[in-house]
Amino acid sequence: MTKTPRDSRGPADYDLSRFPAFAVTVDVVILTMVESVLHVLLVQRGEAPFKGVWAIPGGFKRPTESLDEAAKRELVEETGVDAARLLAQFGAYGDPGRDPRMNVVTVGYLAVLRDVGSVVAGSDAAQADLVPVADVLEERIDLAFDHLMIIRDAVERARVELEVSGIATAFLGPTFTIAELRAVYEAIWGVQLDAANFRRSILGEDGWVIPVGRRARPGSSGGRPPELYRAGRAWRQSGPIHRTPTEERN
Amino acid sequence: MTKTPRDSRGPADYDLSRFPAFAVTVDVVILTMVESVLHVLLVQRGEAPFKGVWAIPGGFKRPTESLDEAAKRELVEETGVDAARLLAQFGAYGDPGRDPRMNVVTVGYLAVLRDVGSVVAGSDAAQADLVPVADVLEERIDLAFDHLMIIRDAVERARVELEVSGIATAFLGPTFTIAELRAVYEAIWGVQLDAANFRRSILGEDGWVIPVGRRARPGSSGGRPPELYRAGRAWRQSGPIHRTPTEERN
DNA sequence: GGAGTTTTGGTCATTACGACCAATACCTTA
DNA sequence: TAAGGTATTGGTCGTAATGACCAAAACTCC
Repeated sequence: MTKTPRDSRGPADYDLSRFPAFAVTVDVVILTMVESVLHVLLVQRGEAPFKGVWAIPGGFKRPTESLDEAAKRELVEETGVDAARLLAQFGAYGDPGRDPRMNVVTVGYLAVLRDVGSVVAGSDAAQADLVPVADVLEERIDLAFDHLMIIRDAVERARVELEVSGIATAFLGPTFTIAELRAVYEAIWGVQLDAANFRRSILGEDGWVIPVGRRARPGSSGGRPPELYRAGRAWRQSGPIHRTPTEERN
Repeated sequence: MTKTPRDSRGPADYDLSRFPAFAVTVDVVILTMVESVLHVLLVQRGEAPFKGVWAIPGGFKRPTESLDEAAKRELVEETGVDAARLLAQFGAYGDPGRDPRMNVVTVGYLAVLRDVGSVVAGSDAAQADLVPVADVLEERIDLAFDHLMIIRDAVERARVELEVSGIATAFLGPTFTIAELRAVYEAIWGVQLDAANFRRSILGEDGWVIPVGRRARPGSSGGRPPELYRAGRAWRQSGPIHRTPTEERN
């Protein structure tokens, strides 16, 4: 906290009115994969300021809940999905002018979901949509407040998290193919990975993926039907694939 | 932001009193190196609650400043050192009961200083001291509020930052020896690194350290006087030394 | 001058990894 | 049913990275 003996303000006076009051909100950047392209969930604001402008979902923190609980609640309210496992805080934002109405400090959370499409469709009142993050990062879409910066930080956090934790499988269903897993890495890092080498890295050490015995149906373009796997227990330690400064694609 | 169309509360009503008010503080975890041991700067609280208990320095954010500016200001007020370059936000904390007086959300910042010793000595009013982080992490020292958790997160952040950024040279002076640089890695990661291999990794690619032409005086235990170096330009990209899961020491 | 300590340089085996090629297995179309 | 296409799967190989270990160099202290 909070108050040190050297602070210039008065001594033991705990009158809240003597200290600046802030509204604290929680904003959730929801990332998901649609056809091997990284998407972010945006909602269209229904009121001023920034009425009609796209924004990331969020809401006020309640005094009786923690920040994590607030983020989890907002996620459920927005998508109906209870994905508490994949919810990481990545930053706080409190620039003086970021909200024209009042002093607001917001805490950004990153959530990774699979197949959020149907959930979004069921979302009634809000105009919600999944848009490619590339459209956001390259500023083809206007965002409210400082949400562009927030999404930038969230995506960067996702890139790092992909390397050090098991965030990759969170984008996928309970069973998946090696190619689907590789598509996650390629989409988030913006690189092209060799299919054979990627496979070797994943299967080389065991604990990452476990063959489930079945085969998936090949895509519409034919090809050999791939083996199906499920996530192993090693994902929460550290990721199996690491970025290299070379072979950049994007 | 803040407010989405699906939020359950009322529509365009921007009366601040309708939303829960929080105090927002900034707490700074100041890490430094004392004789190859990682230390954290703590202050002894002069008022209730937690009067006389050790805590990390911090203070209230002002509505006219950003979070980064608040952290920088607190750092200057506490240590007199203007080390704005090495100041990274690592987390926000807002559990309901974390401050018994009122609703406080705090944002944690990590600051890395070199040779903060004299600065601390000059700090008058506050009882300030540098304590080994090991004493804190192993709970040999009681801390106020949730500051133990905050320091835990800060140290973990420092460990990661050491790998991906040039945080290492921030612990050292303008010129340093390879052994001093290695000591930083060994202290923060709690590992033992081979001196020869470390040297090769640092000097192998250029851009990390630049020989300054002079030699340092050997330590009290004698030995060959080491070459002096200064930090190169490559440190802000990514770190030269990476952790390996093996050879753990601590 | 010798012992001790630290830096600095060298060798070597192992591993990791990217580039590339080829075989396999299935679908689609003719 | 046969041929072509596509994606998966397996293999080889050269290079880079790295850890273990040894030894020489340089200086201080006794």
